[in-house]
Amino acid sequence: MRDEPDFDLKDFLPYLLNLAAEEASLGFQVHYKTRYGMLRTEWRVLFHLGRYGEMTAKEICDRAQLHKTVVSRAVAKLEARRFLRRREMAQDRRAEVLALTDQGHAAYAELRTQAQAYEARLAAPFTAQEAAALRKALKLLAKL
Amino acid sequence: MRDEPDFDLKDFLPYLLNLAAEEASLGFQVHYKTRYGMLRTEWRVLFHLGRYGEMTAKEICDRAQLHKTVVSRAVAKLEARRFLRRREMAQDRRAEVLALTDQGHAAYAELRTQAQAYEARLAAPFTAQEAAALRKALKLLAKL
DNA sequence: CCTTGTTAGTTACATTTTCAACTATTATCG
DNA sequence: CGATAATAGTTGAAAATGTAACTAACAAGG
Repeated sequence: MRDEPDFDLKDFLPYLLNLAAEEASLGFQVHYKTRYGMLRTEWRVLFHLGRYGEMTAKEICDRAQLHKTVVSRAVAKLEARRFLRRREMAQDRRAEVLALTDQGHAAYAELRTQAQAYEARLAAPFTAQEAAALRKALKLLAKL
Repeated sequence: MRDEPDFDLKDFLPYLLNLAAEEASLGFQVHYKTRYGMLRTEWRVLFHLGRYGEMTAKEICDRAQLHKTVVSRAVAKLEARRFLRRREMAQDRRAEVLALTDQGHAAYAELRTQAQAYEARLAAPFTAQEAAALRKALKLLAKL
């Protein structure tokens, strides 16, 4: 049985995307993990609240493409570490508005700064046009 | 405390890469998961052996950027399903050469065909130049 | 109102992944 | 040679993730 030669794993997009994503995640992980003991899902929640302001867990789920159980646990952990507070909504007592505490804002500010620096490092090998094209392609693939 | 406005999560490369990678993985997962009950790590091992021929677990670790425990478990599962055989190396009795069985080759051939079809679907929205640029950028980011 | 259906969020359980420790074998160097 | 280090691979426990079932509150139609 002869295997077709014209298929290289190294050009297979899902594979390449995974490798690139893992490598990129790893480099940034250092900051939120070693400094704050956070998980990827936790900083995503933190970033959403820090960048886009108060919102409910449901809104985070929709915007961040995270499952509600993930968000539920991330919120619980961030709350335990005093990075956010919950406020019950008067109109709908099922939902809670989540808001960063001062400590949460401080952590966000620090991580955002490092994120920007890391982003710059990642984008350094590309021209502005190349980086823009890359982001556009990734957004398309991510169905954003 | 005013948050800097010039940072958008939606343009942060690690975030975009993760979303795109998850989306791309999900679409292909259907094939190896529903048809063969495989995990992502298992088809990676299968693909490496199918595409590049016999090799040891160590070589797969290095080439596929997978941890040895992951490979060890994937190999055990693929062996249990008769997709591969182990052969002890005479020169070094610690290592084992892994080779696909006929069944393994058949599974590889089918999955490879579907991978090619899926790849074509993913690349469809791009011109040949765009797709090439994307792959090149991803390889750079993945440090390949 | 009151049954039925939907939604926000949590909890429990199974599956995966990760990390550290372990065995067996080979390599190195005094 | 013989002790020590390094390497291939496995195993067990802990952490994380995904799936499904659950609670509590709201919505809507009879």
